[in-house]
Amino acid sequence: MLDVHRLNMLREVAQRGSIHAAATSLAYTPSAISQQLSKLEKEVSAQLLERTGRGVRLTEMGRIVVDGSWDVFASLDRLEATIDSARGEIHGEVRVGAFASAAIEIVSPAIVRLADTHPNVTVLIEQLEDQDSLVELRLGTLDIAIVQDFTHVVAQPPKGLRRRTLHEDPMVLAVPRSWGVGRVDALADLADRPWIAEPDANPSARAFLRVCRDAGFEPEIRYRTDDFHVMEALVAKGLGAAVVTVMSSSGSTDAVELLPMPGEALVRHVYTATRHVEIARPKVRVVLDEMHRVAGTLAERMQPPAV
Amino acid sequence: MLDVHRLNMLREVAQRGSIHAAATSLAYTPSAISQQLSKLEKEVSAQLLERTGRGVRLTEMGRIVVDGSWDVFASLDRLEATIDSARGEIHGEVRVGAFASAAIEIVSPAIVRLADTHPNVTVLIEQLEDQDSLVELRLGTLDIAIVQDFTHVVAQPPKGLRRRTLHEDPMVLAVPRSWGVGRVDALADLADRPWIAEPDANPSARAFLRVCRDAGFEPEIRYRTDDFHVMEALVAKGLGAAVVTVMSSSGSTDAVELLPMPGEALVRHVYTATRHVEIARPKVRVVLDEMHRVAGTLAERMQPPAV
DNA sequence: ATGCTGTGTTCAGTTCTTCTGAACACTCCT
DNA sequence: AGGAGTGTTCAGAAGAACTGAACACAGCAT
Repeated sequence: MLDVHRLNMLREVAQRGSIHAAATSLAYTPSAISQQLSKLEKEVSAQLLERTGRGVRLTEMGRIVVDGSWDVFASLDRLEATIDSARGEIHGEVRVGAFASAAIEIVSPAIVRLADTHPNVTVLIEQLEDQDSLVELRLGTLDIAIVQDFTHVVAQPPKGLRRRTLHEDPMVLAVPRSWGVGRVDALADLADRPWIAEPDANPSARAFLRVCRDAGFEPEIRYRTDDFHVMEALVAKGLGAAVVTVMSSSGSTDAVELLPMPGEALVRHVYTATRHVEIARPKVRVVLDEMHRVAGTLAERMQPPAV
Repeated sequence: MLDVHRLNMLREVAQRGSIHAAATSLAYTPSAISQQLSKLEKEVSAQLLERTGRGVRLTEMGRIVVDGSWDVFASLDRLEATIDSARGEIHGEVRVGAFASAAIEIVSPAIVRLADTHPNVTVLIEQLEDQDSLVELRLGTLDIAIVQDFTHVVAQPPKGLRRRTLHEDPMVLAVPRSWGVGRVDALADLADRPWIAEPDANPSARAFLRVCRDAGFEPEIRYRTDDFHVMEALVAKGLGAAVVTVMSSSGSTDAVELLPMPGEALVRHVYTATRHVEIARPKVRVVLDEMHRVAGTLAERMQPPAV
């Protein structure tokens, strides 16, 4: 019978692309992984990895084995979920991956409420950007991922995962009141203005660039930060305009004017993702439900600016 | 993540009914099983077995775990099958469980032919009676089981297994020619005669008893043997009549008269059983096909006696 | 009752597997 | 050419699993 532990190692290598990465993720040395995988190759009597310059690549057979092993892990997952829900008492660790603002606005409040309702459930937050947390989710390192997705950025539907919308977050223009813009009919009206944006790797920055290009200009991005509070402060100082979400804009200063986005609405979809079976696991379900409840109150508190 | 090896131990205990039996089957000491299972109980944080006099019994939770673990083993099986068929070359061990006469008449000839066509496939025969070999099949100790089933003995359909008919073997009366019976219109005509039968545990013996009772008498069984050749010799000596299959009757002596069964036909269904996925595994498929080919020639060679 | 045979458990000690750490080989990039 | 990044190999250390003997207990015989 194939060794499941070794299959897991292979899967990690396949997902993360290198033995080193798999090793650090599993808290082993690369040496251990390498040795176990060559044992797996003996079990299968076929080569699974081949060296390719700096790094390794799955062979045809390697891919077959990894593809087939998802089922194995899924059924193990299912079994654990069954056991969990049969045991009745709800306790244990739930690992949640979230991007920065979701961790603050959604996960933290949920944890506070859970401390009362389910004191035996502990939540571990891991701050990760979107696609990363989906990988972790699939590998079982996370139980829940909070992911964002912009209307203009196509995201492949997560295979083998279940998603549930947390929040639809319209994006708005944050303009220094000192500019005295008043209203914006077309984004191109601000083409010559300086902008403040997130780092390019960030999905919201990519979505921003996209709308600007659709509007026919390349924004001059003068400052970059991934902290929304900093961004807001920069706008308040009149250093540039920014596209922000309603959720992230504190609205604490008058120096910033929030205006609706002209043209096609740009919306940030925030949703939770879990492996298929995980919703059957009480401790996961409890955390998930609590986060969705928090998201519900968020939607009420935050209204987009009137037109 | 649950340890699959330990799950397998639990499954063995569940199927075989005792830790001792599981241990011998897995080639461990009971001590090893006991220790591993208590670790599994810690993993699950619930009791899985409870002592009951001499022996153990699954708890409610134990049953849940075992039930859920079938899926895990099935997906592992499927993975192995995929790997096997991807590797191309057909080789390895195939473990076949068969009852005595099937081992002789079907498995052995198949092995002979396979030695030519697929020299790298080795077949291991294990002689087992019906229900036993189905258990082994489910547990993965066997790859193929040859099982018999009599029209009068209800066998529950094997869950999770795939069956394929090898041979329909009509049963006939073997009567000493010295009795000068000629023909038998009703089984009850032989009610006062002595009988030779297999041991009671044997399914064919149970089927035999059944037809006699249906015919309105309790047969006086004077000799018991599970060797058909011995049985035939006893009949030849005039010591009793017997109900035998066409396949097992050698027809080598004139002292035995073979007569069709009066009344409702009694047929021995012989079929192969495999786990669902196993047919996808080339080495298993090859052996299976060869046995069915042999069974086909058997049917031609052996004709039931004319009426 | 009393031993006997069958169960399963516990504990200490051995055995085997797996992991680490250092040395090496190699590729890519500067 | 050197440096930083890969993955591999080997010896030895750490850890997990298994054995064997002693024990506990139930059922069944005498």
